[in-house]
Amino acid sequence: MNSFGEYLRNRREQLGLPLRKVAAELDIDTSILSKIERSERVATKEMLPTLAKTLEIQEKEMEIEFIKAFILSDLGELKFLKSGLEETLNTIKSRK
Amino acid sequence: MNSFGEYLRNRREQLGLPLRKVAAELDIDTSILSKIERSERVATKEMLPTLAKTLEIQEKEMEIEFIKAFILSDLGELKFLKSGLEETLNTIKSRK
DNA sequence: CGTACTTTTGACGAATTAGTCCAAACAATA
DNA sequence: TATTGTTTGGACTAATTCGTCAAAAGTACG
Repeated sequence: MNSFGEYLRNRREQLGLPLRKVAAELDIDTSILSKIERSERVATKEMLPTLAKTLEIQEKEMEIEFIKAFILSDLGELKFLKSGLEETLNTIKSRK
Repeated sequence: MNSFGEYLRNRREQLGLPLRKVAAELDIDTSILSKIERSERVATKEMLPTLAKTLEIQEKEMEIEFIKAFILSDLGELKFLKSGLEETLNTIKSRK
């Protein structure tokens, strides 16, 4: 199970960026970003645009990864998650 | 936008149950349930089985309502929520 | 090895959130 | 309107989460 933190770390290391740089862009302490990458803390959705820019990832892909991790970590053990997601999609679509 | 709290309240009133009864089943204070129904507090997923039983709703339907409310309230404003949910569904399906 | 840089750890206080308790407000009805 | 039961609000405490900071640990390289 890949976490959002691992995803961030992989990409950051691909680019050879230090935590310090990315954390500065996010305006948070280096230690917090370190913890986020190791899943000791959670990223907020407000961080996504900056993360996308800094790590040179499409905002869409970044959001998708975030959403996946968020849902699976909070709701992953529910019995009817699949149905719940399908229903949520229906709701979204029908009120576009 | 219907909240999970409204959903619970509607059903409870349909059955003519007082907060006191349902709260007792959940082993929480009446005032907390009142707040949950008015969206001042949030229900936890641990409450779902008891809520389903007490309010005589299929656990599946209860979970689905919970999931919808949870996702929409936390992630509702994201630009690519739809894609995120689709991707999450794919992930779930592919590792069944 | 020594130096400089990066990352991790943990102590600490601040802020947020959850729960208890009880009194006040509200509702229904005799 | 009195009485009884229901619901809400707010004060208070407890628990959880969040961020800062600095020291320790790890890494690379002269």
